[in-house]
Amino acid sequence: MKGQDVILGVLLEAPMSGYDIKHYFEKHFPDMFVASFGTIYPTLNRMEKEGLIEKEIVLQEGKPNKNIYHITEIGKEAFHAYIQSPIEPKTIKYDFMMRLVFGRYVSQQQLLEWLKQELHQLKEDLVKLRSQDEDPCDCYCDCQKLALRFGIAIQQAGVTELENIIDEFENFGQKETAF
Amino acid sequence: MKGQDVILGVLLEAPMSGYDIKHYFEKHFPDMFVASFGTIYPTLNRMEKEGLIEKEIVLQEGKPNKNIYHITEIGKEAFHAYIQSPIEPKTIKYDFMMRLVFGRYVSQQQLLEWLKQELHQLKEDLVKLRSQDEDPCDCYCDCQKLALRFGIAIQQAGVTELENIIDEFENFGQKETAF
DNA sequence: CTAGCCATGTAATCGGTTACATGATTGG
DNA sequence: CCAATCATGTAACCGATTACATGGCTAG
Repeated sequence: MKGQDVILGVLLEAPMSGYDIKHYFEKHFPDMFVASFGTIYPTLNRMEKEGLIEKEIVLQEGKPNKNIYHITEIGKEAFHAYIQSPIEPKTIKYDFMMRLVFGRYVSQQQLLEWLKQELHQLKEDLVKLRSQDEDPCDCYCDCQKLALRFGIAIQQAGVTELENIIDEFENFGQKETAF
Repeated sequence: MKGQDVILGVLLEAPMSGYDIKHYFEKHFPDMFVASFGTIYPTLNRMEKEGLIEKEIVLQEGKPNKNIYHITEIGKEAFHAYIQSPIEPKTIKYDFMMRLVFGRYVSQQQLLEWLKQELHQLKEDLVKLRSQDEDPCDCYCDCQKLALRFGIAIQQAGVTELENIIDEFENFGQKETAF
């Protein structure tokens, strides 16, 4: 699964600009895929050259012009190839968890700070997912609801466990650690 | 958090070869960081040139020689710089969840297969984490136990939710989908 | 006998990030 | 007035992956 595949997937739903695509990503699958403009624009340009998508320039008043991209037949075939390919194993880079593993090299204060910081982040993400889940505007298909539900379950578990950990931390052990 | 940081972290614990490092990664933090030999060996060579680590060649009988790497003072400083830097946001690439989102473009059979496949994978990972948790051989520090506990909680939530989803899937809805 | 483990490495490539550049409009 | 939003792009770089090459030992 690379940028191209996800872009094709969202363009299959509706024609969009690079700017729109990024916001779509952030709103609909923040916990599955991340892409910056630096990825999206060059990818779109390459895809256009390869004939996977077509550009339509939309002039706007008071705003910069938009490049709205439409998926082509070739693009649909490429998406199809992706969706039929074997699922790639998930890859995670979870710095917070790594810090926990190396936690003995920092102070208890630092560790507690990290825990609270991560809890805050997880809660924030959870709120986003939940609000998305309840939003009737976006008419998600059943599958998207499934994805959302799965994501929420995982996120919720993380929040709960972190809360427990922080609780124990504040009530018990203040053992020494050193670098 | 890049390969180098994690390598330094494990070398701080014990001198190791590239081969060992990979296995250490897989055993101790499968759900936090992934690295292939193609990443590890070039990284180790670069790190040696930069003086972060030192190579000790260990001759073995009946097996190829090992390059055991030791962390240097410069390496320790580099690790320290990492551990003091702000925590990087986690990045995930979760193809399975993406497939769920695009689930409407495949058959119900395909979707169900994907769900079962992922459940199988999650369960397998969970067993690994649990066995690691119970293993008294590895004397983990409290922090590592925390990381493990956190990982297990998340993994467990995923398994439970997937089981529910599959259950509903098999008992209800067989609506039509098309590409 | 053959598959798998042990063990290391390199060259080519890829996918993505960072930092920069541009520039108008709107809201506080 | 400043920050944010809208909107696109490029050049340099980086970290990592893939595919290949080597080769002996061990267990089924």
